[in-house]
Amino acid sequence: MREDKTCIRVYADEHRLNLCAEKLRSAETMIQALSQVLSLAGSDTRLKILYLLEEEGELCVCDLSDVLQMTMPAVSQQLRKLKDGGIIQSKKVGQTIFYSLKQEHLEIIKPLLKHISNKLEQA
Amino acid sequence: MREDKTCIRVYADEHRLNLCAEKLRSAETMIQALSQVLSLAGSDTRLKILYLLEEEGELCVCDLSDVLQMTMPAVSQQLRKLKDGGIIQSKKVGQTIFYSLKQEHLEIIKPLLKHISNKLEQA
DNA sequence: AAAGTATTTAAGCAAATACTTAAATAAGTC
DNA sequence: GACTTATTTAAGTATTTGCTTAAATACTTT
Repeated sequence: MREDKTCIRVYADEHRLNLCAEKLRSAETMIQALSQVLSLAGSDTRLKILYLLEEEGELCVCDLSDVLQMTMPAVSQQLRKLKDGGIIQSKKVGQTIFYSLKQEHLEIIKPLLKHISNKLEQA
Repeated sequence: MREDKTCIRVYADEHRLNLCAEKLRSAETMIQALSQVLSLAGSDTRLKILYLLEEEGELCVCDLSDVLQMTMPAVSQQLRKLKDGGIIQSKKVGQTIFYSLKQEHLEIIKPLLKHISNKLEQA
């Protein structure tokens, strides 16, 4: 049961709020996992990277640095976050490292990128 | 055309990179708008709020503060961001303000919340 | 109009973020 | 083995974020 009630208004439905707290508890792990993915996609730079990877299949740090007009360390650091978050994967070929979208969170990411291309077609 | 090339490797495909830059330019506005929505959804607290609003239809600050076990100012500030971002809307009834999901970005938000409930059913 | 309730606003602060520049790895070439 | 290329790591910094507490606003009830 909930404690420390801050809501003391007359029409507060105690029972309903308890159910809400219950729902929240069981969804908490899922919500945390999802919010982590969304916060990674929720950056201008990183969403651009994901968009480009979707369009091109795979790109190296050097390519991305060039297209995004950003320094390589700046790009590399964003790629690292995306990789740590399981959203992209890397493949080393000689001294070049190619990044691509990873299956793991594609179910979330794909529709978001689809949304961009859809809007583009409409325009 | 692109300037300030940082990528000087032999196998860089100049033409392909130019096309990438072009694609990016035309998608830029869309990407910015989407990343802003995702960054709002990409917070544990705010995603919980959105989840609760989806489940319950509408809730007041007091309810949310209670369920989330957070102070009212903390909740209020997050609600403000979501409202500024066009993700939720408010309705004033007496001295109580009810928040609910707004149509504007539902196309993006709904599938994300659906993803949570889907995963819940699986478990 | 005085008191209480629901919410917001404001100011402050610790932590997180997204770059920067410089140095370190690691692989391929001469 | 020295040199270049592709990338990462590290350290520093300005900005943003998400809370805190205290005060202000707005509506209701008495």
